[in-house]
Amino acid sequence: MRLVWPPVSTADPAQRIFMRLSRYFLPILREIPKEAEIASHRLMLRAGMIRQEAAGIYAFLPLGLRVLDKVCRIVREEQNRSGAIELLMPTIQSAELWRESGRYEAYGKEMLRFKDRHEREMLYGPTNEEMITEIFRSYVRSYKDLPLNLYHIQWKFRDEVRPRFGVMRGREFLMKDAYSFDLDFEGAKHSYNRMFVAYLRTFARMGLRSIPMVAESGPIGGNLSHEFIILADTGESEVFCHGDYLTFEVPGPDVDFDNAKALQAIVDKWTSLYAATSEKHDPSLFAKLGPGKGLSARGIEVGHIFYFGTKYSEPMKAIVTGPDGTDRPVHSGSYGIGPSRLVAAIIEAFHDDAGIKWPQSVAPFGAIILNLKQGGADTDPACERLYAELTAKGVDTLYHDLEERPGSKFATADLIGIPWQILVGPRGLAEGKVEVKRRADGTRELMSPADAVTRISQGSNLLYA
RNA sequence: CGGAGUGUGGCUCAGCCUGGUAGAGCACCUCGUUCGGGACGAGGGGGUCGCAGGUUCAAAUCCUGCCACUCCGACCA
Repeated sequence: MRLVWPPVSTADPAQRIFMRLSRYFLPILREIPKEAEIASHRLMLRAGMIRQEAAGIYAFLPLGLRVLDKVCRIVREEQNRSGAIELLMPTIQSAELWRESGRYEAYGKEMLRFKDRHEREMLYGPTNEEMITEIFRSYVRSYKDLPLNLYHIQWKFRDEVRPRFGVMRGREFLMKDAYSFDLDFEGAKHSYNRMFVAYLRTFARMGLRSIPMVAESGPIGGNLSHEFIILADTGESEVFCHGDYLTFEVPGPDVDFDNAKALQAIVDKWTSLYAATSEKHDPSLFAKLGPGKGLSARGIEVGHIFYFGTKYSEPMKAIVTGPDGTDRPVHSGSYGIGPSRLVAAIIEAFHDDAGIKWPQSVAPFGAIILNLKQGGADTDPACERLYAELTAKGVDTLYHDLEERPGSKFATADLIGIPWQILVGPRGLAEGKVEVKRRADGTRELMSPADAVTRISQGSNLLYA
């Protein structure tokens, strides 16, 4: 069961037809569903991205899936770049495994437990430390196979007492979880730093400014841990940090993840200033930051990294032989990012009253063509041509070809938040022009269709930055 | 898990208190007029009122039980 699909390139002619709105499945809601309290939940429902199937359990509809795929793609690329290796573990696990670590009893009612037909105790995985440790210990015996960082992107289930805020706080959620294995603390620290830097890059590529904050290690245990918080005015919790974090440079794509010293320098810099969630907040320290330097804002947790040492390797006997010939349990950490939650977090960071304003890199489509006079002798061919040319340039393009009034098309385009809108109407075409509107700032510009293609194809290719 | 609510057409809701055989707006279908910021007119389709009992001549409405969902609090990626 492959649950996350790579994004489909619309450059593939076989896919083109599905990007006409008349053949697509985009169930827009004009009225606001009453249960949705926060902006992202409201907008995801209205934009036809998700459908609630049970409390805290959602189906991703086509538009939502496209965004989720793009988020996962960035996560993957940055995990891979940092040296982590992807695999895929199952959603269902056996209780036996969890008894080994002692967490079967400890985890509580958040874990969904059930029995199969043979009365074997099973569970729907809330996380995978036990399983990855089991896999590791089955194959790895020598320090020569280290370091190792294995990750997967898989659905998890935590039976929250009170799910809310749509996919932001669902019971079923998609999670990237990585698990590192090293011979000693020094190695583990390097692995931790790899993830730390990969996370900075991952969120930055989604247009988000993330700030690492010292975190409680929580039920998973350990003593080296950071939460990655992104700032959004409508964020769930209050956070406090030094304002200079907003000016820190995010490591570029050329960062050398094998250079432990260089990585440590980056991590040191990004942990040098005050940054705390409200639980860890110390007002007296915060007050000492100096005039104008203390930043109090709203934030959303989008990632969490832990070092937990030998917490699982010891009870579960994940042992390797060191260079000196002695056996020892490996040092591990785990590193989570919630892609489904990120989709909502990105919306919290980028929206206005009219709808979503997707950052280029995760937008479900790069551009939308609005035919303001469907069936028009001049507008129809102009739209078809734009559509073909943009698609040929690799821009994911949605063609709004329904028989709707212009006002309705504008509203839909604004709602679903496609970064570039191309307005094709008789008025502009009379002068050989179309209007290009940027959703992010609302700016519009009249230009020839050829210039529009150039402008958009150049401005849309930020995914691989 | 404590507290508070809500279930009526695809969506938002009225009707329930004071029982009498189900409504509005939006959406949908047809026709016409419209057409650069969610048009207008006419006609039409669609609901065993969450489920199960009970009271009654009669239940969306009153009573009991169950289920689902939402909000506040404690808890979490």
